[in-house]
Amino acid sequence: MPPSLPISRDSQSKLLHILRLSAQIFAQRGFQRASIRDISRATGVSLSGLYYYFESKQKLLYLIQKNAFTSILESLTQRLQSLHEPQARLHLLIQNHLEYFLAHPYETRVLSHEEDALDEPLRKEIATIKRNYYNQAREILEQVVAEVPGSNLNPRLAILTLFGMMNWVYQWHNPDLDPGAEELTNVIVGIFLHGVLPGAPEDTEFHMAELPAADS
Amino acid sequence: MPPSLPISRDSQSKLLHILRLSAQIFAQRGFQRASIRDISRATGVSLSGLYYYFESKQKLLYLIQKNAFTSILESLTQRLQSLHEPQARLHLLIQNHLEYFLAHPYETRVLSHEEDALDEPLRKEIATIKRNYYNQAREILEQVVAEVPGSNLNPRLAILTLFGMMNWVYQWHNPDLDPGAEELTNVIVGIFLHGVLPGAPEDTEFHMAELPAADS
Amino acid sequence: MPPSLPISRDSQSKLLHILRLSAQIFAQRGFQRASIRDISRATGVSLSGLYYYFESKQKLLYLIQKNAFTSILESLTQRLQSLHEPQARLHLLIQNHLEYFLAHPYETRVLSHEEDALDEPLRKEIATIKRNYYNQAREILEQVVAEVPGSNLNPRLAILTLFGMMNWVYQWHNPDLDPGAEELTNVIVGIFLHGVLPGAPEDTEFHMAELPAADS
Amino acid sequence: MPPSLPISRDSQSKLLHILRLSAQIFAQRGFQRASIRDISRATGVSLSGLYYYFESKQKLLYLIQKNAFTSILESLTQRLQSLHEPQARLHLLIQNHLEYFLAHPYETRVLSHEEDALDEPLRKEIATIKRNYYNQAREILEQVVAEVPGSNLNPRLAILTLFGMMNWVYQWHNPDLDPGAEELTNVIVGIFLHGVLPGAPEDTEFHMAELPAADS
DNA sequence: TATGAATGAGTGTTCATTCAT
DNA sequence: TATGAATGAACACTCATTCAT
Repeated sequence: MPPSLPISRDSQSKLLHILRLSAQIFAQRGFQRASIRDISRATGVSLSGLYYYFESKQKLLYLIQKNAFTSILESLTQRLQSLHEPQARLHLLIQNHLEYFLAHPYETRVLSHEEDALDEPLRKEIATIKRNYYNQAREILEQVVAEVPGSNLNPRLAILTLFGMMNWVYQWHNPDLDPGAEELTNVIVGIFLHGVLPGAPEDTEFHMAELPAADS
Repeated sequence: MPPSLPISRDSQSKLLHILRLSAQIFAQRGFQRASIRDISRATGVSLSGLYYYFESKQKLLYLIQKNAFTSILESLTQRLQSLHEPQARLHLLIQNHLEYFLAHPYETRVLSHEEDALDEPLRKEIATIKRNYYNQAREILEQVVAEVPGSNLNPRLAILTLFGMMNWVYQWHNPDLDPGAEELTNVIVGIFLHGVLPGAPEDTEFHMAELPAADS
Repeated sequence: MPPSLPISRDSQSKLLHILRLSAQIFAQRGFQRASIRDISRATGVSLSGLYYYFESKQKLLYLIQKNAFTSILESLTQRLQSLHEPQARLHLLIQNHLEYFLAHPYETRVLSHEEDALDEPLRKEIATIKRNYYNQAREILEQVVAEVPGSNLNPRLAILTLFGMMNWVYQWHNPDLDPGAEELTNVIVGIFLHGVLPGAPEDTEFHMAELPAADS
Repeated sequence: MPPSLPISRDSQSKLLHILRLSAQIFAQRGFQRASIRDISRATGVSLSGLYYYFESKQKLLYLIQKNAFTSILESLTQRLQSLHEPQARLHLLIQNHLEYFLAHPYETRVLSHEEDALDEPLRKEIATIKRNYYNQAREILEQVVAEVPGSNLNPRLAILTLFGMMNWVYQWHNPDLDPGAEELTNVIVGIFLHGVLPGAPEDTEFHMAELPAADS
């Protein structure tokens, strides 16, 4: 997390300040569209001065993404320590995720949207952290499902679907309109565990044959 | 002084060919990163020759997105005509969506990922079509929920969550590994309607107070 | 020699014009110091317009050097065809070299001075042509020496010394002051073959022991 | 307000260390290409720290060149004091030159290759030293020639040709392959005084009329 | 003596777009 | 319909140098 060169306390906190503003700019304009000049303007640091804090635009993006993921993972790990009940752990995973997302909307957008903007080898580094997170989530889910006798759930599809619900939030969440992390967590946990319909699922299943097919 | 959209049959089909290849390039490299030169290379049409078919890079993106949405909406509208049962209509919505997504992965990515790459006024035009689609989906959902007495579901959150599940698919779906549209539809419909757990939801609800809070 | 893209007669001759002016600028300011903007100014072609004719500054230097060498080598090969007497061939080699040097002082300076400014793999390509030329020169020299019975001359040292005499010319030759190619050739041929002293060499040799040594 | 040249013993020797490493870097990458950062890295001295030892990159180059020339000239002057025979003095000039060149290949390259990298007025200062050296060499040569009755040698051309032979050495000398200073001196003295051919020169002269002309 | 932090000027290069043909 | 030739604006990045400490 510290830049390759500087060590001082001031320098560190200035870097963090730059990362924060850069995340905002990348979120608003997109990584490719945003120019280092934009960041220079926003931070008040001269164009060349920025390069004292990061070696390249790519590396800047990398630092933002790594910082964000580390933040989420550390908080999750710490909070999970005291929880052992499977459903409680799943609830926490979702809540932790959404709390970060709603508290850091810019970093979130960069995380969710600019995954592919990184070139190798930085891309792989981030992918590794991500996979780590994904595996942890999947384990938690599998323990929830393990309690249900006779479930034939595909855990890969289930967890990716869950991530879809959560990660898409950055595309639509309006803080003036939509609920905060706590209530949003309850909604998503509710849908993920029990769906929007209560009661027996058996008689609501449809089969392709009954549906009209697309033309092409 | 070429027309904004060319008229001859040949010209039309060549435009479609260009749109297809452009979608692929935009999907693979991202809109900003991809250059018209990339498209020239891929299509074999000279750099300046391309401008006969579209007026600007923005307009090219617009054409791709509009074509894709139109395609999805037309197919949906047509297929819905013969279906009146609410849950069947919802199932069809999801299936129609996923069928297009898996059949046109490049266009899908451009649709989901390059929403904000358009500037006004083109952005607003696409947003209008999108809102149209969203409203239709929401109506279908509300009819499903209306059948359930005493549901306190927030339909905005529910439908956006559903779109999250579906739209995120382009980020992870691997045709060699993951099921096709039909089965995927069943999985998502299943989770959305009934969740990953069967049975009574009441006793599985958690409350924030029991969960550890994040540090910062 | 033609650029990768353009083919037309006009384009070709414009490229040659650019190469000529670029050689002058590289000669006067040095390759690294000279900027593409300098070349844009000198040629009247816009900064970006230049990149239609060459792909990079490196490639521009490469084109200049390759053109120059090709020119020298072609002229040499052609003129050597009708000459078979060894000394006459050596004389021609030197004259051909000097004629080009005095007629194209800018290209010459770029050739002699900017050898190492090229990066691989272009550097190697030029080196190959140069080695070709060097080998031809060495063969010619060896045939001259072969006629002398009992010569113990090191041909590598001899030919490199000869190239030293010739290639250094660009560092000092003043057209207002110094003789032209013909006379200069005679001088260099004279010194190289017979030295600045006439008569018997035997009694003028010195041995280290008689000379004072340097301090460090 | 550091002095233009530092005074302490330590400082002096550190400056010399910096000059040595800088010469190497300038030799290997070329003056313009080499950055002060390269020198900082090589010396371990911080970027700004270097500016205590020299005021600018130009001045650094100047110091290297001046040091080198002073070294050559001082050694030459001292060693010439005890020698009075003209040919012996010429031999010594060449040997002194080559000994320095082979012992200090980096400084040599900077001397021979980066002549024009200096801007005025530093350029003129070095040029003055150089002219000094050149004049001394020319005087020595003229005394050699004065002993030969009836010589019509152009001394300017002769001495510049000699410098060509010597100065070009840095372009090709390979310590693993080529002889050391002593033998190299003998070879160059031999060629310069007597040429590569022994015996009477009169009948080996060629005239332009007999040679084929170049095309353009 | 020495350095971390900063900067203005400049670099080579790319890009979407144009226009005469 | 199509293209070769051209351009202005912008971009990421590097550089020699400075200055407070």
